[in-house]
Amino acid sequence: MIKNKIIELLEKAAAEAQAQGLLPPVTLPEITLEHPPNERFGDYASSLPLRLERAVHMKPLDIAKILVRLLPATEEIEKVSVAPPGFINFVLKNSWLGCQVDCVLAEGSGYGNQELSKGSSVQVEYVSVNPTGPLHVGHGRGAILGSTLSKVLDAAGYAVTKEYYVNNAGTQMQVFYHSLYARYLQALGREAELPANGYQGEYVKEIAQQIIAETGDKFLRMPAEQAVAEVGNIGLQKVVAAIRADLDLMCVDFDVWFSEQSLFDGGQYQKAMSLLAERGYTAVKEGATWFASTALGEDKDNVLVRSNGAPTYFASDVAYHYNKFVERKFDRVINIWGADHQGHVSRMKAVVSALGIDPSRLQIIIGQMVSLKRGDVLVKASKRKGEIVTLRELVEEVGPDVCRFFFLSRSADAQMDFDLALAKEQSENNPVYYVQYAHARIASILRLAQEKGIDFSQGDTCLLTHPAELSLIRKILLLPELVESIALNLEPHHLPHYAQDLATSFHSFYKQCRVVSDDEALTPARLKLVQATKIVLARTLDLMGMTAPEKM
RNA sequence: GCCCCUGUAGCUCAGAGGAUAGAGCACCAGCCUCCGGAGCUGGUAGCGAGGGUUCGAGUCCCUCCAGGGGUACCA
Repeated sequence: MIKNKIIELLEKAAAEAQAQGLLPPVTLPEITLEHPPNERFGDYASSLPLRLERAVHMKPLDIAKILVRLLPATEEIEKVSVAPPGFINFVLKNSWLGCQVDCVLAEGSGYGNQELSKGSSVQVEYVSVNPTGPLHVGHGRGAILGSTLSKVLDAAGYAVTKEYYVNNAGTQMQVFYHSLYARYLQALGREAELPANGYQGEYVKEIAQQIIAETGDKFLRMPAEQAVAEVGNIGLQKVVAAIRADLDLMCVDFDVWFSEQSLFDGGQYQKAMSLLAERGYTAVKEGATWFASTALGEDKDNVLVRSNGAPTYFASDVAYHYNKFVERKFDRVINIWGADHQGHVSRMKAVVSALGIDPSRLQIIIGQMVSLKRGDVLVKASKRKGEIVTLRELVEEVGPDVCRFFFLSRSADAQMDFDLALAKEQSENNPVYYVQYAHARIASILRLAQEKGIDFSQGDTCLLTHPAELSLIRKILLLPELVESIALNLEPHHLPHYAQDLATSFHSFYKQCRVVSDDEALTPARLKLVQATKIVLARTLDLMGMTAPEKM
């Protein structure tokens, strides 16, 4: 990336200035580049002189002048200038910008890829909703976040494993199994009551009906305990399959569906607990086993194994993270959780530390609440009360592209209102269509060129000097930087904003610059730019998990 | 009470400690002899309040106000 090259040039200039005694030998800060707020300042700006001011006791403008003098001329940079109060501004050469179009065409659909990781592995765990019922709208947010982040990390060069943790072993599952069995009995005309806090949703009745349709009433003729387990197991399979199908609708997929139960069956739960105990982080109080997290600065200890001998879900999570870091040796683990798990963050990090793992290898993203509205009416989603606005319902109403774009547009930290009525109403007049329209328009231009038999492979991109052309190229050059920044900061919400910017630049270029014209030199050059834009737009949409339509 | 997140334009949201705070929607005024008008060009309007750190704060720290979430031997 040109950005990194400029940073290197600055680093060398600063080192050289120190070697020549023009700057005192202080430790240099990390050099960063910004995009200036106004294009008249150029393409990149460094505030290094301002940052050095205090350490070297010199005027920023003087520091800037010294550094600029030591910067060599390069093929990319047109001009380097000093601006008050102490910025160094870089302007890129038009000819270099033009030939970047050829670079994009050469890279094709791989454009934007980075090699940040040196082969390190990262696991992204997301959704991981208890398989006790269908996904609701709020789950969609985590799903889209995880799915998109995985794509970007992959593009940034990490070996990514996308994972869904199937909580199939806990208390909630038992409640679900008993709820399902009760519905099964009721459907067969038997007296039965839902357990306290049972799952009341209609879907439980539907699953019971399906089981009856498929296997008849055979579970009536076995002991209740066995019947609950067997009916429950069938229900579990069905719910997981339904969750999978719902996620599929939104193009959210996984490499691994990890079973919580396997942690117990495979002995990893025991290993993790033993390790914690060996390291002195467990304590027995009041008949229960606790994680002594106060020793690690937590507010309080947490129960691992209840006094009745049953492990808490927290204990499962300890084993799961032991599995992630120790057994599978992921270099980095990213968990995407809902706001209701916020309290779980610090103790999970404490556990990782207690297991002897650097807690910075565990990153947890909390997706804040999604409130549902229909018009002005707030919909309170509660799976157990059966009031669900399902994710499927939403996707079928507005489509996966609108859904993904909408969820992605807000940062994970911000709560969001999802107005179902508005989402549908806006689906014909919203940024999603604006961006996709740009792609379809490009496809249309390229079809026209093809119909006319124009071969633009030899187009001379040096001819691209119109401000609208250069502005579009500058936008195109931002994608690699975006991939890098999202991979480092885990903030994929910049993607939709970038997509809109890029589309705007393209539409503006299209208005100002006739592409297919009588000009036999300019036409192929512009067709190259159009083709490059198509590649970048399609890649951006692809990273967001959206379609890039040839026609609309 | 304690912990986490959030307060930016009428609305929905962006905003690498940097230069004159940006988009979309809405509203107003323009633009179709021409590659897709689902488009383009312009206009209106804003950092919850108060301190502090800094050469420089929407961004960091403190206090307050407002909204949401968490604070179980639930997950």
